[in-house]
Amino acid sequence: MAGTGARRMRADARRNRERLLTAADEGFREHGVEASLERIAREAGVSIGTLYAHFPSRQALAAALLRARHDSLFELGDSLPGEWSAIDALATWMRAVAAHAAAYRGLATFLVNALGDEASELHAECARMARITERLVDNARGTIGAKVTAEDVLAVTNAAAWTREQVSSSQADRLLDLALRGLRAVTPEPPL
Amino acid sequence: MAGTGARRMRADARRNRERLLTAADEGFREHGVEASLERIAREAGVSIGTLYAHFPSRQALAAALLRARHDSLFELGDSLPGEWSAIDALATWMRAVAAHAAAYRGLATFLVNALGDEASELHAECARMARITERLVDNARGTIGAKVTAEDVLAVTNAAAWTREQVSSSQADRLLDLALRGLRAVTPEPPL
DNA sequence: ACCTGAACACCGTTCAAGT
DNA sequence: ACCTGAACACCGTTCAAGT
Repeated sequence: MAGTGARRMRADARRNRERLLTAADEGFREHGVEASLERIAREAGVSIGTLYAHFPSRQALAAALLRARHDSLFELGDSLPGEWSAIDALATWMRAVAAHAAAYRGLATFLVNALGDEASELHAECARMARITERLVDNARGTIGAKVTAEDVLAVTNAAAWTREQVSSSQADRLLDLALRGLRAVTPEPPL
Repeated sequence: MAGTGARRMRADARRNRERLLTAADEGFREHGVEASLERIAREAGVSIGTLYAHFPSRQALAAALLRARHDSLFELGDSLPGEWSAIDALATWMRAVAAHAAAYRGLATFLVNALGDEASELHAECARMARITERLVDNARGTIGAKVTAEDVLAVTNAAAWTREQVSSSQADRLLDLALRGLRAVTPEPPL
């Protein structure tokens, strides 16, 4: 695996990498995921060439920045099927993903693009999110409408993340609650 | 009103304005609402200074480009309360807005920002969309959940527009259908 | 009344040259 | 093994000077 950590690096390289990540987190938080890379390098006290040496693309930088967050998200997603009811597990997952994908402004769009781009350093993470969603949706079959797909659930979740970025987290929560009510199965089954 | 049309303009100015709008529509369609303005001017065969003379900001350019679309959208919105049931009127409105706000990539985000920015040349249009939404939501009171606000409906609609841009129009339609099911009142009223 | 294009302050990205 | 910074090709925006 590439860039899994700071092992076997020269001490100065290791320090530069750390500084870049700190500056990038600040930059992304302040200006969104499209923040200027030159400014991030400047803020880290490092040349722009060094930034590119460590992170060959904006996706790679974002992936490194999100690694810890992704790890705990996946841990949650894998643990959910055991706990609560299937519908509560799904709801918890959707809320967690929506909160995660709004960590930086523009991140929801960034992640959706990564899911559709196999070359992106974030593609594997996005695919994993999709797989976990599929499992939780399958588990909730019968409780949720028969015509609801995992893609529907992922789309709603990403849309909620976008709402969180653009409007507010409380509005995003309301959107998710609304969607969850729509997800539940009713009889007779209405057309979707 | 500023920039209401092509009246009382010198013939060359009028022609340049038209060329700029054509090039901008192409540029926005191809590269989204953040397309390069210099490229648009170049494509229109006009200097970048001329673009700024006609359209002092990207918002102004977008507003001019969307004027016809907005006019017919508002016409629809004002005519809806007379026709169909209140809930169908609301659903029709939501679908129309979601389709409109996805005319160019990035437009949903652009419009949400304009709603929150009184200085934007698109602010009045966005506020008008919000007012029409409020009226239709009020009309549908009793059919939709008592705790559902016009802001909820607008948020869902914008989120669907974003989904349309980012994923597909069919996925956006499914999101809207899901949300509409969630909007409908049920007894006993569940907490939102 | 309108247009031009240089000017300024920024970008992303690459790559030879250094240590 | 890693870093630097110049180089290139772009941007958005303004404004003096032209017609």
